[in-house]
Amino acid sequence: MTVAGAEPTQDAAIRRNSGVSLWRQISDRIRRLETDGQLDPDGRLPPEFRLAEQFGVNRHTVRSAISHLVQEGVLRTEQGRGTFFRSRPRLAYPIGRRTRFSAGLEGQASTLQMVLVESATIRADERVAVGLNIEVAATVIWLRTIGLADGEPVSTAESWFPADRLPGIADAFRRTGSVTAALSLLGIDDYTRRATTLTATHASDDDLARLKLAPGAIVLVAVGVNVDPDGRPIQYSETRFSADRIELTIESA
Amino acid sequence: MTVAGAEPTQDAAIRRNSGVSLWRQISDRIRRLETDGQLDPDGRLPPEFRLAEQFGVNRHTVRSAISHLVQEGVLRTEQGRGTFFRSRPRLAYPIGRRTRFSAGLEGQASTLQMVLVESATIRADERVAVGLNIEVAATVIWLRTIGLADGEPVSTAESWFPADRLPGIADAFRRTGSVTAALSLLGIDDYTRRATTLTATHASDDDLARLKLAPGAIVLVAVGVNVDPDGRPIQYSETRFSADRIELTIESA
DNA sequence: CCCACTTGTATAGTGATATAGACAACTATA
DNA sequence: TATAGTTGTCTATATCACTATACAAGTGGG
Repeated sequence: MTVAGAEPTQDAAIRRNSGVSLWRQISDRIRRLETDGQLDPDGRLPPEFRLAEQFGVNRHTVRSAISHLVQEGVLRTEQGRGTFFRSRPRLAYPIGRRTRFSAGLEGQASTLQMVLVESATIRADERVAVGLNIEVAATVIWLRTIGLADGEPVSTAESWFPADRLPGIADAFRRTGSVTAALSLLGIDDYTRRATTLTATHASDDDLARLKLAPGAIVLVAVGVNVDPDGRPIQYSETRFSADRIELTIESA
Repeated sequence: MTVAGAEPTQDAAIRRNSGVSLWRQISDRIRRLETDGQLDPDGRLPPEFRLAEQFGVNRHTVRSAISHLVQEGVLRTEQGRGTFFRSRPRLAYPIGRRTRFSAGLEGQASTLQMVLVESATIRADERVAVGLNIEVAATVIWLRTIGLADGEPVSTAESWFPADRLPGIADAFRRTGSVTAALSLLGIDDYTRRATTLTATHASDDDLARLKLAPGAIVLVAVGVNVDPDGRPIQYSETRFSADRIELTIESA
């Protein structure tokens, strides 16, 4: 018999036929174990049969929950040894006057890569026009890129470049895989970041797909303008980082 | 192509194979319509076929979501007319010096009822001992009751009575269906509420079952002590109200 | 090497979830 | 009294979610 009072938010039990599948409920509970710190120092999960009896379900149901978390990159299994949390220390992405993807993350991952997913020539909406200091509806080149560290997506960005000044930016990027190199090809050897605004939000469906995130994940959104040495805007961009994998560091120099 | 910026928290689309069944996602969305105020003044839902195409699912799936909400008492369907939100104005439960279930709700529901679910003779823990001003581990009589208005559960309470003074309280309650009447049987013709503390919390699993609530519902928790005319505590109680169905009014007289 | 412990795979059965189409039953209104 | 618009019921099919049982395969330690 329970005679407890206003009890502390006790973990709700697994609920059957609630419209939420058991594997999903268990998966959510396991994911929370990591942050709750009720874990061995080696990040090892209890064996499947034990989790199964703990949650009162079949071992296969636990396996289903685990395999989804493996898919998401939260867990890693080793046959014969156990299941472990992937300890993925966040990459530190410096934001400052010289914000560059590869240079910023250098040394923190063995391979860094920027891929162009999509590009188009479009007309500037007001936001972009203000950022680039051009007329609304002026022609701009739009790129969508994804940044990969060790082959895993960590950021996705949209960039807008003034078309009159940098008509070949998409091709140059495609050839070089880098904004810095592409701009260099087009005669701009240096550029600096003028302003950056940071926000955080829940991942959109697009984010989930592009960054391979789990529903409910958080993304950091950095909106900024790069300018050439003369101070003329050459790139307006919105970059969305997986908050699980990246932390932003502000260089206040 | 989307060129929108940091978009306002857009309603996530219905997600398939997410571990959350479609009917559950739709059911949650419909439930939110009421509070979001995007509803006809008559509280009528769009027809099923329209909801189905809106959510991109089969009509039967919408029907499943709706039937769950009907089960919960959120919706009401009328064949040939439509589906409507049940407007259930909250009952006003007065809390003050003379807090009594039936008298307090009189006139707000056609039938009022208090049923004893469970009782036991146990030892007072510290909380109860302090409330009743007795020794820790002294014998007390514990009752769990449920309050029904129009046959629907609106509150569930645990009460503790000092066993030495009121040994027959459980039987008396069982016979009369009222604390007031039970106490009267045992020679206590009047009592008053000395103190009440109010909190709110998410419904526990017990609450969900006993009050027939939907997961995530809120309960109001009132903890109080009743004393006899001489000021001696005779009842310590914790009452949990469904916040959907009850509002508490404080009499400050 | 053997043994205990772990994850991985296979097979089979049951109930919940979702789709599809057709038609019945009821309501309001022209 | 038709008719359009609505909810209710029925049948059929497919897939997902969960259980049950058994055994294979890898790991680590006595």
